[in-house]
Parts: sequence; structure tokens; C-alpha cells
Amino acid sequence: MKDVISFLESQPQVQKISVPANTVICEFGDTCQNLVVLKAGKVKIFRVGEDGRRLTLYQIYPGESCVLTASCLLNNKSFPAIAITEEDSEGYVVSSHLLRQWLSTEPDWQAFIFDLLSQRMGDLIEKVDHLAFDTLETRLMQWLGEFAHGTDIPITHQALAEDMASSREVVSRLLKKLEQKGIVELHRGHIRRM
Amino acid sequence: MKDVISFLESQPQVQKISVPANTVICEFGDTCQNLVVLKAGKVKIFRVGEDGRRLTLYQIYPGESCVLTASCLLNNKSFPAIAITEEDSEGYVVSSHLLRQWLSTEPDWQAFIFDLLSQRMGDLIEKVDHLAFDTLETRLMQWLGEFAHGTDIPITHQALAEDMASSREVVSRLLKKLEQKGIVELHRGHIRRM
DNA sequence: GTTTTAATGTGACAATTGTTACATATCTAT
DNA sequence: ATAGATATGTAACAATTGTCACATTAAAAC
Repeated sequence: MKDVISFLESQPQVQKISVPANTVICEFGDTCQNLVVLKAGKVKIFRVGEDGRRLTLYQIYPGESCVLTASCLLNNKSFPAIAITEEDSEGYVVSSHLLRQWLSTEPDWQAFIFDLLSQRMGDLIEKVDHLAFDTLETRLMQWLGEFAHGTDIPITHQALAEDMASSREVVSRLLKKLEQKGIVELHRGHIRRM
Repeated sequence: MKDVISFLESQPQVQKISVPANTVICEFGDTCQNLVVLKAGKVKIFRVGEDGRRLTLYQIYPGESCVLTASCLLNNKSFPAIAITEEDSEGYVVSSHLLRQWLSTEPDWQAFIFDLLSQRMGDLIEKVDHLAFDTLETRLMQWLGEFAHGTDIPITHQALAEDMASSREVVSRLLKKLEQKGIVELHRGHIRRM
């Protein structure tokens, strides 16, 4: 639930960990040993295609944890993506053993894990949906739509393209189109929703 | 685990249900009341885009259950897809209440549910991956590759196209290409892997 | 203030996928 | 055997996306 953090704080077995920004936490194929619940910072989980193109699967914010890690731990699979801190981050380290134990003994922990799993399941289905049915322009608008009107969204076209497994030129082109429609204003390094 | 069926058989509270082939079990937006564990038959879960195009998310075989339903039940969300029986099917009906209760009291049930969740999570990530990085031709080959060489795969181009959110003509065209490469043999109503 | 670096703009063209509009072939029912 | 009905083939064209090759511009570093 929302208060995993305070629960974890109260557990003496649980270690804290700090990781600087832009650090690879999990490589593709890694065997996960622990589940980390994020206390502060931001982590991005993405896949890399054979040609190097990337696709962001989801991001992890404070109070959340990585569903893929949980899935790996619970099924002894290897990590099927890459995880990188986008900001200086800290979190609580929960061993595979504790994860399982608490699932039986701590209803709140169980709820937290289930919430995690089904939340991300929904995210992934949405992602599948957008990839299968929507044009890149629609997906771009959808991405931008997650920010409030009048917001300066700090992102480069390159980063946006990587997020969507597309290329910079295509994203630039489409953004220009959106600017002509009056939906955004383009500036170097940031995009403003109108 | 593998023996949910015998576990469920031993529970007097659990009702059985039979559904004929090609019946819609869950509509988009439905509120799920029960989790059904499939005993026999086959169920397909798919999304429908605005233009009517479909995309199969996954299929459910005996001994399995619908992860989306579980996710809905555990988080009180509405069903985000459509479920249809592809064959005459029967299953065990587990109420939301029992589902939760057993999660605390029955380790095997807990394992079954977690397995379900993380298995499908993996499937969805694969699906995202293919949609984002692979051409339709690659996806077709991958689909066909799940069958043994020399197998007659009973499917029409139309059905294949629907499965991949594409159109019949494109699939026909690509299949022809694969036939010329000697990868498949095309016949009316079935495709033979070589 | 120049220089350097990073970000963006753009045109031309290729590849993939979708659409339209039929033709043809193969099964099924009578 | 003939008449639907269903499945497949295919050509021509449009739309979307990707790629290449640069030009331009804004910010950062010196």
C-alpha cells in the first residue's frame, strides 16, 4: 500500500541502498537477488531491440518497486530488460526470502505486491494497445498529454524518440506538425504544451 | 501450481461452469466477480482498436486462468479486454472472496496466482517487444515458429491477420513471400511449416 | 566573443504496412 | 453437377515510418 515505506523502515533486517543517477541497476539477463522498493529518485525500465532501438516499458517512482524484479524473484527467471536510475535514488532492499515470507504473514505487503503486479500489467496492456493500434503521432500526443497544459516538458527529441522506439527525425517531423496545429511549442531541450 | 485442478476439485464451495465455443465470457469494461480456472477448452483474450482491428493478448489453456481477471479482482478494476471461448470449455469458479482468502491460507494457491501473474507479464513484455521492434514478417515467422516443422496449422489468413492487428491482404502477401522462400506451404484453411 | 557541442530542421528517398478493388480458386450444400 | 459461400491471389496506390545527408540554431565552454 502507500505505507510500505514506513513498514520497511520498521524492519531491522531491511538494508538501505543509494545509487547515483544514470547507473545501470539491472542488465538484461541478470539474476535478481533482491527486490528494491524505491524511497527517492526515479528509475526507468526499458527493452533494447537488436538494432539498438529502445522502448521504455515503465518508470518507477518513490513508493513503488520493479514488477519485473518481483516477477523474476517469484519465478526464478532472469531479468528481461534494463533498469537505469534517472536521478540519484535510494531504496530499501528486500531479499527474495523476506519477499516470500511477508507475502504469507503481512497482508499489507501482499496487497502492495499485488497492486504492483496488476498495476504494471495494466500499463503493459496499454502499451501493447498503443503500439498495435495507434500511429506515432497519436502516441506522441498521448505522451505529451500526460502533462498539464502550459507545462514546460524538459525532454529532447532524441530522448523522446528513444522512449518510443522510433527515430529522432521522425519525432522532430511529427512534433513540428503538432506545433503547426498549435498543440505544442518547441524549444531547445523542452516542449511546452499549449 | 500444476495441481490447482485437484485442489479445486477438493473444495466443496467451488462451482463448475460450462460454456460453449465462441461465447463472449467477458466484455470490455465488465466488472469481474469471479476467477475462472480453466479445466478444459480454450479461451482467447484480445483487445479491439477503435477501427475494429483486433490483437490477441494471450490464450488460456487447461490448468491456467485469466490474469486480467485476477488483476481486476485484486484491484477492483474493470476488465480491459474481451474474452471468448474458442472451444467448448469448462472451468471452476472461484469467488473474489475465496481468491483472496486462499492467497493467505493456501501456499499452493498463492504460487499458482503468482505464477499466473508473472508468466503473463513475461508474455506481454514479449508482445510489446515484437510490436515495437519486429516487422510483420518477423512476427509472422515467430507465430508460425511456435509449431513444429511439418505441422499443418489450421488457420486462415483472415484469422492470422486479426491475431496480429493487421489486415488479410498484407498477411497473404507476406505468407506468399515466406512460401517462395520455402518456409511454408499454403493451403486453403491451413499452413504447413516446412 | 568565439569556438565547440548538442539539439533541431528539412528534403529526398526507401521500406513497410494499409486500402481498394477485383479475380480466382476451393470447399459445401443442394 | 451447379451454386453459393468462403478463402486466397494480386495489382495499384496511399500513408506511415525509417534512413541518409546535410543545414541551421541555440546553448555551453573557453
